[in-house]
Amino acid sequence: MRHRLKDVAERAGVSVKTVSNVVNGYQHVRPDTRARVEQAIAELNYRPNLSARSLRKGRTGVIALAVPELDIPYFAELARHVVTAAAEHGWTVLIDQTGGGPEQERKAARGIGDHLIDGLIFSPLALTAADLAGLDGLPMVLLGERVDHGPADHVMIDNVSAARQITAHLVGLGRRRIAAIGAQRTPEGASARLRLAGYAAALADAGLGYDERLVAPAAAWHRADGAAAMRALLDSGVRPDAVFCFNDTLALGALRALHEAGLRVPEDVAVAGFDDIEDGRFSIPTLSTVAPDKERIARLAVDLLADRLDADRGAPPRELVAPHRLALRESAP
Amino acid sequence: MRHRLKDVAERAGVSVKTVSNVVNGYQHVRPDTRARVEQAIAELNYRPNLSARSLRKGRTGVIALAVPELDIPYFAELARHVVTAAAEHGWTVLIDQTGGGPEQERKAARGIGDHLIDGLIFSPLALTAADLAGLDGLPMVLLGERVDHGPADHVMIDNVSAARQITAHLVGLGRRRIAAIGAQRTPEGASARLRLAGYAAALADAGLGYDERLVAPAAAWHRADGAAAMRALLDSGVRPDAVFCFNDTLALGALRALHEAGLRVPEDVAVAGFDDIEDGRFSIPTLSTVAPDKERIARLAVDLLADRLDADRGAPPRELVAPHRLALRESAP
DNA sequence: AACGTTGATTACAACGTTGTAGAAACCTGA
DNA sequence: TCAGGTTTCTACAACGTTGTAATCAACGTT
Repeated sequence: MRHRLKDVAERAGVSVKTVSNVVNGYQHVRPDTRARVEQAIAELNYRPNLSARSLRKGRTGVIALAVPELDIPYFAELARHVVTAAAEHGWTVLIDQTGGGPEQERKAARGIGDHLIDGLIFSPLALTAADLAGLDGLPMVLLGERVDHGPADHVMIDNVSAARQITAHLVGLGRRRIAAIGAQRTPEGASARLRLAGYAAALADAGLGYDERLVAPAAAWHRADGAAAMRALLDSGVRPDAVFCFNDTLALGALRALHEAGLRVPEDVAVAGFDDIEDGRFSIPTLSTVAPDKERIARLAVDLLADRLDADRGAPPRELVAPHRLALRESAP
Repeated sequence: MRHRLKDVAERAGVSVKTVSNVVNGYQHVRPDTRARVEQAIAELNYRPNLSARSLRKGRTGVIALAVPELDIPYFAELARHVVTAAAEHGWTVLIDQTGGGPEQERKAARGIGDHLIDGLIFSPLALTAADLAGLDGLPMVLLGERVDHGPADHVMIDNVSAARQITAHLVGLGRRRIAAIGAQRTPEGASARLRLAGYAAALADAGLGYDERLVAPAAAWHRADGAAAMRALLDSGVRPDAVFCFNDTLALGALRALHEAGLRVPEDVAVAGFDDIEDGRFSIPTLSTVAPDKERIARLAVDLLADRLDADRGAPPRELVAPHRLALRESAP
């Protein structure tokens, strides 16, 4: 049996509002009244109805984090940091796995948002700026690169410069035939485009030509896609001496394919990834990668959202860039 | 600006209830009226307020999945299956990462539950049956082993027999000094206890003695813990020729530690895990493991919850066992 | 003794939605 | 034309909570 304020009030012999005042920590309640009410609350195991409270107050104390896929470890790790940062604001975080499809993402940005949650931290894959422009209501912070100069606050890292740096590192190891894995032509592939641009820029910096045949596409960025792309590269006869994979799961797949082909990493082929997921610190060999500051990303996003909620609803959207660094390990030391 | 039924009603020149009827697909609405209302809805970009609807109807169409940690890939993979299975019931799933602490888990089972969601699929780590007994309100399905014969529906796998089978497989490979990694003495370690029991049973079946020194504890079940435990085993001078790790991330850590110690897998030491996460299909070497049928687990849990919600609230709790199989790969072929 | 001040409590309305019950409009067939 | 039935629509109340404003008691001050 669920109890209501009314039940507690009757049991304590006070008005409904007094119980509400006790529940909400209102100052002017006599100690003995407070005690009576608190006892009644305990006896009935009363807990407030969040729907009703939300209807009345317009706030639930719950925010959502919407990500495409939780089994891409980057998002899982990011989720942990968001949960931690949000806890400092007294928020509960619910995570919405969208799957990355446009329809589901639209639903995430709307459906869930309809007053069940106060705000949304959203990492979209398929949604365009136009899609998002239609969603006035819900305070939102965007993560990632998809929607540049969209209508909402935005936290990102400098993908181009990060990709350029890690590619330059491969060049610095003396590699000359550097492949890239993870290119995407679809509009969803904003990160892919930026990372490819950084890769190309680094090659140009080094006076190395851009060879179309060294660039392997990958529809999704899972391990299997990385392994398949690596195999395709090897089969095609181009002989890379290094590979820059656009995320770490691709790179782990590539490591596996190289292993199966009997090639040594890093002696024959150096491998670098992007994301710095935990797997890469234990893989064989361990993985060199770009390490975005996930904790900072999460904190910036949560703080932006807090700002939006507390104060300046109408303020112009802000774009913040979180730092990154290179984490150099065995696969490209 | 957020609009309400009232705004739509005024614009379409009908009553509030008629708009509500259109929104809810009520049959007896004249086509032209319906069209007028739908146009008004579109023009105002109206979307219903879920809090209000929930307050009125007692249902939100949202369920939650509460898990200890998303960056343990097992839970991330499970989450994907739960999201898929729930979609067939028209439910949205929000994921609550509890962190595994008793206070946070209690909050997950209550706080979120307070009418924002219709039901909960809960994988507790720290909560006892007594804790859960106090939570009458929310329909709940439990996953995992922690609370046996608790007050709620329960989906699990047969941990003892699974551990026994995979250990027996190691025995079948001719291994005689089989270590175990992941033992826990705390009350939270229910899975650990069951898997250890299965391990011991398999040793007994084979006439092998149970050697305390071959059993390594691990506080958490992350890669780092597995690597540390493996190093401790090697340092202690016991020379295992096989290791059964109580989950796959432990096993991946162990693989790494063995690699660093210059030992070959499986030639010198065979390694087996538990969970069948995607990493294990791409690690070097690939990982032999127990593969619980995650899809089935998710589906059973969702269906149990659906039953609970639709019909027999008061029915006695049910316990269902999902199947598992062995996935044999390079690390213990 | 009358007064204002402060503290403690309460009645009422409202948040946006939908179920109930009933009114209004529309048909059908005599 | 009208009775009788069916379809379409609406008024009202209620879900559980909290903000507002009002009431009441207790107090110290003139």
